[in-house]
Amino acid sequence: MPELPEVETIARLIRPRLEGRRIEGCEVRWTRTLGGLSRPAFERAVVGARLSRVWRRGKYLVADLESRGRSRGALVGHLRMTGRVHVEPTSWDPGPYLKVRLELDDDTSFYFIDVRKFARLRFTPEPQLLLGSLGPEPLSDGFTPAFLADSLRSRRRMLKPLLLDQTFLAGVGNIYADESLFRAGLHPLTRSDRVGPARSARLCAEIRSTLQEAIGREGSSFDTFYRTPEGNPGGYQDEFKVYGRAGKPCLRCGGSIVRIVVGQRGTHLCPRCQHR
DNA sequence: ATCCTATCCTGGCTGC
DNA sequence: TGCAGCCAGGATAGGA
Repeated sequence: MPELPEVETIARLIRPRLEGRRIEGCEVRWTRTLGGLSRPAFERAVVGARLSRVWRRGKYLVADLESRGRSRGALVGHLRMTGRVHVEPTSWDPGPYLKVRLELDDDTSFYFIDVRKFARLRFTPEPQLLLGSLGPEPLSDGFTPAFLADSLRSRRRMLKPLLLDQTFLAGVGNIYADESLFRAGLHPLTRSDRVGPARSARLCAEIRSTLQEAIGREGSSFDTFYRTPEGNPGGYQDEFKVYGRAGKPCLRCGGSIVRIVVGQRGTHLCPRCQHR
């Protein structure tokens, strides 16, 4: 499931292939991927535009569009669970799950692929409309121990659902929430307002280092879905301490990792290392 | 304010 | 071996 490290990896790899390119045409095979816009409206909005900058915000992949040096809005993609992105020659066969293809001016195409049809590739005249409600970037300078301590204290929610709430913190999903909580020694059911400054600081540091290390390994390919735009799996799944390890021994204490359900999400933890 | 449930989808797994 | 049925999972909306 593409979370911040996977989307960051994708952005870094496709950036040099997309920035500066002009969109010459588009092919839409599944309209709902466009998130409400009709095919003709989408085509009118993007064809002829230049991709000026490719970046990431939370789990969103963003490409700013320009026409004659003037901003023309942006493409905002979200891969949800099974979305994939490729930039390949226009002759490339994307397989049966292609949803949208953007033809570029150098005989390559941007391929937006998705098995489960949940992923979205939207055009918006103003990306802030879609990104404005997102919480802070965990890897930004503003995400400090003091900031996280204040944020946790101002809420009264369980840590796990709170970390998954994109308006609280942008980019953390199920895998990195579980891994960060384990590394911080915090139980997923702990109420946020009961986490003091010292444990907040630890959580802040562990979220950041977990995400950084995962980016260093080009993300995690736990299931068969996530691949980089080069088609390679990530490597961080080899570093998982709890995610997907139910029934296996805790690498720290030797106790058994358990899986519980919190807010409808599978949640993995070591009950001995993560106290309430 | 927070929680819970349903919705969207389909490959892959489980169990018979 | 075949097949029906269940499940995961991010975001969002609506109800409690």
